[in-house]
Amino acid sequence: MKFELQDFLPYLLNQAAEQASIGFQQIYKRKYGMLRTEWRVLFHLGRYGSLTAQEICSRGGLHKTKVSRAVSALEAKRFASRKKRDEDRRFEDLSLTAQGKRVYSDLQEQAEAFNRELTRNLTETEIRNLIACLRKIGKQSADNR
Amino acid sequence: MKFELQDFLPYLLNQAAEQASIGFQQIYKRKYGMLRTEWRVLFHLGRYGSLTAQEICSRGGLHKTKVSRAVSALEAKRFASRKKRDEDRRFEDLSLTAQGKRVYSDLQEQAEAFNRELTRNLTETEIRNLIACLRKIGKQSADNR
DNA sequence: TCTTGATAGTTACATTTTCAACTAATACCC
DNA sequence: GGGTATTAGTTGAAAATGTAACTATCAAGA
Repeated sequence: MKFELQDFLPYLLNQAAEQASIGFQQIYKRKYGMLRTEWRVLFHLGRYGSLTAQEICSRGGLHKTKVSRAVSALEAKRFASRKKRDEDRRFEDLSLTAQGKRVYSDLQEQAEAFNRELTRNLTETEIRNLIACLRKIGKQSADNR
Repeated sequence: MKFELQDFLPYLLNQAAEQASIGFQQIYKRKYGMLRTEWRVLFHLGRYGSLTAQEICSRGGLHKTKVSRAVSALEAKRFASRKKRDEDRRFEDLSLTAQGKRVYSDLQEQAEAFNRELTRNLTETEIRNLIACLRKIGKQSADNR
């Protein structure tokens, strides 16, 4: 059997991810001038409440420099704030400001709508299987991020 | 139902794609010093023979500046060569050199192995469904790339 | 207490990517 | 033919990312 680029998973995944990301990027970029990493961090904070940068890194599979810069950017936009922990001043607890929460709430709705749109042509079963597969593949091998 | 980042497709796709790309990147980067876009272009040429930059753009969903630079890099490595078309000198037909073909053949085998590894935990049915879904999602809306 | 080593996060610098403007070649149409 | 619009591909500057070295804080043991 001849090798088909169209069956090569890293390629397909990349295409699909690109397509999906670009679509949603329009929304948070145009509306709030945010970058992808900023959006990701905002979503983590919106969904899970207060987190440290480190926790966002491991949960989101993001490198710490990316998170560091995203947090600074979110802080500059007054969407997030940080507070050093008293017990261990290396940690910073990050959380959304009132404004940040409003942005999260808005984007979260848009995300759901976008997600529905993206899966419009797929059946329930297909979607469940897709998600399960993506989770398996996306599991990070324990590395430094 | 509460919104779950873990069910949000752009997020999942990105995680999975990242994971898959990073893994395969090790191979072509370490062995041939190639970047992701270079590898993609090389694979298109290896798989489909002679193509113009424009064709690679539309087939691969890549921006023309990326392709332009990747082609230059592949040319510098003597993996690819170009030839302006006589009928219309705006077009350049790109193809692999003998060395480029050897590299393709090597990487293509590695890609197949990597692909198998990536789907190790998935059944045949799951894989088929996954691929079908990714293709649907990845279809580019007709834009400039 | 002092040294060594870890960990959270930042910063500087190099590499890549993106965006927009550009050249060159052709097509269209008066 | 001559002007205008398109298309293929390139280039330069700005933005984003990755890598590695850095600071600051704490832990643990001599």
